[in-house]
Amino acid sequence: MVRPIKKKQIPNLQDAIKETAWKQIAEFGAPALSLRAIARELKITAPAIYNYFPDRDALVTALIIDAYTSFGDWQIEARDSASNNNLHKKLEAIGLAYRNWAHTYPQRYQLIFGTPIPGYITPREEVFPSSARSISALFSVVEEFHAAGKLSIDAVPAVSEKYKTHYEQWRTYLGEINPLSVFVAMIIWARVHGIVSLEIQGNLPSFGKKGDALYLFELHSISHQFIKE
Amino acid sequence: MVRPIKKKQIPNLQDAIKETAWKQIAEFGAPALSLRAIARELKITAPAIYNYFPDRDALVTALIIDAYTSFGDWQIEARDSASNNNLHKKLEAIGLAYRNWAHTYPQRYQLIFGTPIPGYITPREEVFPSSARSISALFSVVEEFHAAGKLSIDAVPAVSEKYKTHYEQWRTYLGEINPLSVFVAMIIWARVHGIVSLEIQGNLPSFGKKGDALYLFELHSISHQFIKE
DNA sequence: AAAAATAAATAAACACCGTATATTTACAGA
DNA sequence: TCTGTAAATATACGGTGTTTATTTATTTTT
Repeated sequence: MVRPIKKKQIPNLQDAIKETAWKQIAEFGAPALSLRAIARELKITAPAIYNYFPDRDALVTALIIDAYTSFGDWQIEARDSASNNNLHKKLEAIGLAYRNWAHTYPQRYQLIFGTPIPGYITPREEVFPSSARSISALFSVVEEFHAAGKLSIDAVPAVSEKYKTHYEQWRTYLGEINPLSVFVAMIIWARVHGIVSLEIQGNLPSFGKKGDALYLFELHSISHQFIKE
Repeated sequence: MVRPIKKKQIPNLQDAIKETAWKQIAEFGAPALSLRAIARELKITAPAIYNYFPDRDALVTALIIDAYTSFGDWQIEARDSASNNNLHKKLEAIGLAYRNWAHTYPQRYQLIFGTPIPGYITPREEVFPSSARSISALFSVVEEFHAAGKLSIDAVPAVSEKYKTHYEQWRTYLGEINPLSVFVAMIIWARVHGIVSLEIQGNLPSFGKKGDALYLFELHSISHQFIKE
């Protein structure tokens, strides 16, 4: 069984393809992603890419996973940079990091939460680990609030079967989480996502001096509504 | 100046093109929109479409305006179907109509709030009238609450210059609106949009028996936070 | 060292796409 | 009937993702 290891004209061509893809996405937007354009820039032929990604969608999936990983890094770093004693600070840091990441990498945000690639359908299972990791920071902080008995709500609407599947998936990646925490975390996520996605899309004008007054108002609303004290 | 009126093989070809486009969007998704496929189905040649739409983007814009109009119809009908004496019912009806419309026409929702067409950039000014009309129902009800002295919040963060432009645009289409009402309406919009967009995208599992428990919770949160009594 | 094996790149082609240009067709008004 | 013009077609160009066959290069085996 002969199996040579490596001999590439460009070392780490797989990474080079992804880097070039990101460069073009940043410059021309995600929908303009083109295998031929990537090949042109790397001075290879388009079919050569197929040695590293079975098709265009596989490349997009790899990019999405990278984007989730970058997003998760920001989230986790935000959580861990705030003092362990101050859960409110952690929650706020996570909320701000969410918006900051989106405004720093709008194309990556669109790649994850928009549907900018024609015909592409996200393979949920493949993306799930990086996706789950990215929201684990929020989940863990809410769970800490819950463990400390500081969540203000105590009733969760009856969950549907469809939801239970998601919940079980999350548990395998995020560990034990109380359904109540999940419910609260999902609401927080949805609120934060609502503003940011409207902003990124251009439907919502920047608000307030620093353009984030509405967002800060919502972060405060979240704390006030869901957390005691 | 000779200017004949009409002689088309297909009467109302312009409308037929749009109808076929919607049919294909519903079946294969918005990103799969193809002028040639539309022409094929209508048994005309692709360039014939250019007699009715200068390019593909113009067709997409027309579709988006139609989607906004349909969306606005639902919103306005929801507002007007509730008793004039009951503002809370009106607000709830608008909120439910928002989600119902999105779940009835997920492709139209994505066409408006996603970026599913490669390379397409929404011409805001052109779309604005239908867009403004679609949120006018929410704005008017919030303004009625405000006029009745029933808004719970009374401070609006200082608005940025960028926002003022939007605000002036809105005023020309929606009439006199108090900045406070605008602020509250935008928060409501963002919250509702946050959940629905995550649902439509598949990021959020259906929640509760009828799959809308989380949504109903948020509608209740909105009333509770922003409206007196 | 020569030969065999195999991975990686290329070359060429296919079926799409949006769109521009030139041409034909069909009909309204003079 | 002739003419002007709008609408449709025919054709072509450059772009796309992808498949197939072929060449190139390197590694392992003989």
